Amino acid sequence: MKEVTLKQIAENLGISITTVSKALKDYKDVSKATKAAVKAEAKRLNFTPNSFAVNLRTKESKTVGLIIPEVVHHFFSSVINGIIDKAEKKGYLVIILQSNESYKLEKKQVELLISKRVDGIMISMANTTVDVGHLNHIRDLKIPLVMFDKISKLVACSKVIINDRMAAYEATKHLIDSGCKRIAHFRGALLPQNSIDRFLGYKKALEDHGLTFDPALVYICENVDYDNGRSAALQLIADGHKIDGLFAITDMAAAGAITVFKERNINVPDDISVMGFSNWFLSQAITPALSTVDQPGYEMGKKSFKLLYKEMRAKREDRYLEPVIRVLETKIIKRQSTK
Amino acid sequence: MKEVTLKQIAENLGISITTVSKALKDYKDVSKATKAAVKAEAKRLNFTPNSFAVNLRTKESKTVGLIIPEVVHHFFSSVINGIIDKAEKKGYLVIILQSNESYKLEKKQVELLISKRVDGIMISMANTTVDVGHLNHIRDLKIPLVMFDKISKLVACSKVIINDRMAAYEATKHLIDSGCKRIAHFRGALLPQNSIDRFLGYKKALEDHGLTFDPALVYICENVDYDNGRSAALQLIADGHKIDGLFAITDMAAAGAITVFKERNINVPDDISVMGFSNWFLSQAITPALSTVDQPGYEMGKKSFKLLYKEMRAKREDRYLEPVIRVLETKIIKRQSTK
DNA sequence: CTGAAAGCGCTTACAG
DNA sequence: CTGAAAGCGCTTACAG
Repeated sequence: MKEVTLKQIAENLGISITTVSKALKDYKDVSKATKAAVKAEAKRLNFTPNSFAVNLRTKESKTVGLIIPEVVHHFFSSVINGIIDKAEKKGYLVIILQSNESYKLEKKQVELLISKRVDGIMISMANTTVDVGHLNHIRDLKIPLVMFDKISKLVACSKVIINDRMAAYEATKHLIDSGCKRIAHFRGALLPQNSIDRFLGYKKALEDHGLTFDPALVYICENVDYDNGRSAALQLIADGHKIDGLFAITDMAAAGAITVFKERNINVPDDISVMGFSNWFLSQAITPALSTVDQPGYEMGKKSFKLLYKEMRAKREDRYLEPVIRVLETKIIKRQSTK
Repeated sequence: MKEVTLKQIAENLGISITTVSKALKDYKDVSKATKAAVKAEAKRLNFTPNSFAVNLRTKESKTVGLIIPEVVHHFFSSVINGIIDKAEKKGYLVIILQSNESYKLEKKQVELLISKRVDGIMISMANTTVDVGHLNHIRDLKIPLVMFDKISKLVACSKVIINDRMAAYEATKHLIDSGCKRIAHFRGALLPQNSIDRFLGYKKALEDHGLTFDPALVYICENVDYDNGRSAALQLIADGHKIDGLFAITDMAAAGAITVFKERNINVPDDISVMGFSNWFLSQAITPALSTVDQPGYEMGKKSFKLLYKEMRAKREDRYLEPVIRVLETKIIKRQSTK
């Protein structure tokens, strides 16, 4: 089966390729009759323009690249969802790459997307990324770029984030308001900004409400997952700390802790209130249902693509666009794990 | 900043574009000296071939399309993970589209991918897809196609699946082996093949082990989610059925049921044993931890891309490849919700 | 070993 | 209103 081309249609109708091309794109300087004939023939032959040729001519591929640390992750898959929904509506396709939290891989993927000449790039940084030269390279090439969630202040581009510090502050305050006096924190690794910010929010909330911050009550959950939450909870108990509240950096870590508490006959929330972070579907399915902070992944994806779209349009029209930073709202979801 | 092209390099070195192109691709009929000079200059200028032009010439984009019903879904995001990992290793990028379980959208997306001229397409069908004309259209155009998980027998292409019927049979048998005599089933909608297959496996297991199949014990969970599981469990209780085992079509539905049982002081597994399906991370985080069937999503993704890759290579070499069907192993994961 | 030329399939400025 | 021509940036069969 031969591919149908403009040439094919032109020959069939005995007119020029130019006219066919113009007719299909509804140029005003083509007669109604010709347009009708061309369109009919195109339809008959089931013609679709060769996108490779179109790309080459227009220097656009209507394709954007997305780099995220992990695909199998409730928050990030929600972001993906928001991005591809929005992108499709605007006629864009999305290429997804996964850095697996590796700086090296992320850097390679950026170069790959550049060489593929995508129209724009969206990225959430790997935890291990410290140098941002590869991201500034994108900017140097004038390729539209938007960062979300895991961002760097050292890259001058538009960003979509939540206020981790404030959200963590509110989460901790929720525990304090419900009567907790001695609140532990399961934090993430030392490097990632959101791990730092959530920790700082926790600390600030204690201080603002007359509770003493005790570094001994802060445990590190390297991978912020269920097993980390379990281990940290076991350690907390082994260390003999008496607490009445726990703020965990993720719902998974909180779920791990709750399981341990139940095994040890520690009642949640009567003995210890537990707060998670993210509002994964997991949080409503465990017992007691987990109070948490809702992190709007889908919204973040949509917003990110929207900003990227604006930048791509500005580039096409040769306008300069000042980078903006959008901070999305989070909110406390009260369930049964807190009083 | 001007784009660097072959022409640029050729002019700088005072040789022809042809030679530059050949030198960069290590053609043997170019002198060592020339090659070295060209490569040095290309590196100096940070040259990357314009992929649009390369696509147009080679008629390949090194890009494949993936259509799935849902992105925010543990199983499917695992599949995505497997696919993009494998694809990247082979030098392919993956465009991801989400049909949202809509036949109309799925059809549109297929056409979109065709018009984008991706090198191959991978798809897991929407539940509402009954007509497969759009999929056969892909085959007609000789575009490599692989289906996985949600497949149709009416499309002659390679497929990667699990044996849903057998897996459900084993899950039900696990309940029977542990002493259950009266086992309910929360099934999915009536249409999707895997919903049918899991139901049939359940039924067969009962019959093979001398238990009578009672249609009254089968409840439908339209969206196979947590809330459906809750509702079905409430209905089951309201209907006054005395059961000692439950096999739910998904972990989420099982989790919903378990929550209801706990609320009603029905002990799991002492009063009712519960079996899920999929082995989402959720299943280890709830209490009691859920026994389930492990469904190898990552593996399925990897395998699917592998088959697609073979087909793409065969197409390039103008060979015909007989479609194959790979059935991946599932296994029972015993946790605390069964005896 | 090197290069002129054709061509992939489009788009668009320009002439008539 | 129509079309010849140039060109996007590459690849490759062919000639020398």
